[in-house]
Amino acid sequence: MAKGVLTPQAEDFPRWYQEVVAKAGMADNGPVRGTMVILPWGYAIWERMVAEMDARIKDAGAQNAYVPLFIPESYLKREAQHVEGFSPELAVVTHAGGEELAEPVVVRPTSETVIGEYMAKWIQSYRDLPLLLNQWANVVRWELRPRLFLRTSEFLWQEGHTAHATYDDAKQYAERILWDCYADFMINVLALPVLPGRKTARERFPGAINTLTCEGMMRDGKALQMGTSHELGQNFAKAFDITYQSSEGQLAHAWTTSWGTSTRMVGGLIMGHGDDAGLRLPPNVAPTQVVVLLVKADGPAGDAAAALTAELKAAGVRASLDARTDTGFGRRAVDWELKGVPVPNEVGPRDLAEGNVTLVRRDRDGKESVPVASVAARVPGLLVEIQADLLAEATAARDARIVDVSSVEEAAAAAETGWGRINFQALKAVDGEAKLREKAITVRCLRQPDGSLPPSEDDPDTIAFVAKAY
RNA sequence: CGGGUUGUAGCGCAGCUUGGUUAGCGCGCCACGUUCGGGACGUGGAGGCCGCGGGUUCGAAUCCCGCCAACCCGACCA
Repeated sequence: MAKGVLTPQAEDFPRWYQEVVAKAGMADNGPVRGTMVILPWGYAIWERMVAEMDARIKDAGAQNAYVPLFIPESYLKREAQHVEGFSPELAVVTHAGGEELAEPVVVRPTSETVIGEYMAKWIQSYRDLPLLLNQWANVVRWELRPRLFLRTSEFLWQEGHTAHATYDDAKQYAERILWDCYADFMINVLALPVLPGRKTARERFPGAINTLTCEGMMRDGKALQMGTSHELGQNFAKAFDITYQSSEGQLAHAWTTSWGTSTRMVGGLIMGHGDDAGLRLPPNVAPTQVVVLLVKADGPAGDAAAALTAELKAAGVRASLDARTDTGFGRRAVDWELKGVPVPNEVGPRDLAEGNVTLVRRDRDGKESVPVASVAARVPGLLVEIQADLLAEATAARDARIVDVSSVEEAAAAAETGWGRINFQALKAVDGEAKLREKAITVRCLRQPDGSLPPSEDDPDTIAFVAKAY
């Protein structure tokens, strides 16, 4: 491990984070406050996320589509809670084509309203339902305190929008997205042990009747909302007149949902797994799983490294070759370490003389010398091990920071270092949600003791997880 | 909007209290050489309207006035 590359301390965790982002070559601040420039490595990670998430979304039956970046201001105003929730953070375009616009347009903060307008056109009959759409796009929310990846004024995301004939169908679909797309992706691809749960009424998406969330714990104990799935009830259907004729001939409003995950997940990945030497990427999301590091080009080493890279690729491993021997080996090793590639594979003349190469694990100390001929057979299993170990490590870290509490005071204390777990009715009885909020502590999600989703906020057994959040 | 802090090279900083030739340092960058299985070393270079505007002065990075911007802590939030 390189020494003194980064010197993180618990109290300046955000600084450590910024430094990792910069040194790993992931992103820069944009020219406008709160925007960001995503560099190739950061974007490669995002692309991996997109590929994995998109596959899950399609498995859930949704199709990709695209609607406009600009939304007439009047659309936003049709749903009272929605406009109230988003007004403070809208970027509004008042001039275009050299003239003042008759009606200002807003740069979308999210697309429920435009999509609602079009769903109303596209849906006539119950046979048109469910309508399951998704779009990959960028959106703008003029947040007060931006932070690279975690909360930027402009961010990339996917937003799903669906319309259903019944309450039950919409509810089930929102839950399906939460579990089968979001939780599955975050746990099995990102190796982040998020807690899926239900938001309290005060934490809901503006215009939703229920918001489901995946909450991740960062290594400083703070929470990060990594994805949400909303039941919108008939609120948007009524505001945009999304109606259909049932098989009995009755006209009825549809039930809609919306759900999204963003580049924030890249931030969550960094803060969930990063260590003192930079990123640690779980193999399933690593753009490069194995980097074949040519130590020096002496003798047959160069050819061996190239051949090994090809062999790994043929074995289905995302492998790349680093043969830049004009740059010092140490420098390159540290560079890949910062980028978090799970398995650096060192190929040099010394090992090669004995027929070996060295496999390194980024997630923990330890190198193993492996015969060249068996590398391609060894690596896939190693990647599976690393994926599992990172999840296990993050899960243990998460659980170690969750404390059972029974009062507002204890909950506040728990939120200093991690999350508090408290019976929600007990918290409600003393107006605890409002009291905690004064200390910047929020109820991150509600869950049943068995980990399932609470049918409402009122079940006596419902557990609230409280924490500070990014 | 409230509270705190900072603007000097690509990045990170010193210098300012007590004005004074050519504004320094580390990292990074370029050249050459020695190195190079874990950010190596030496020598030599390139790179600055010292945030902006005004003032005081023989002379301002430094003192005075005004402005702007960014960051941190809160309210907001994927």
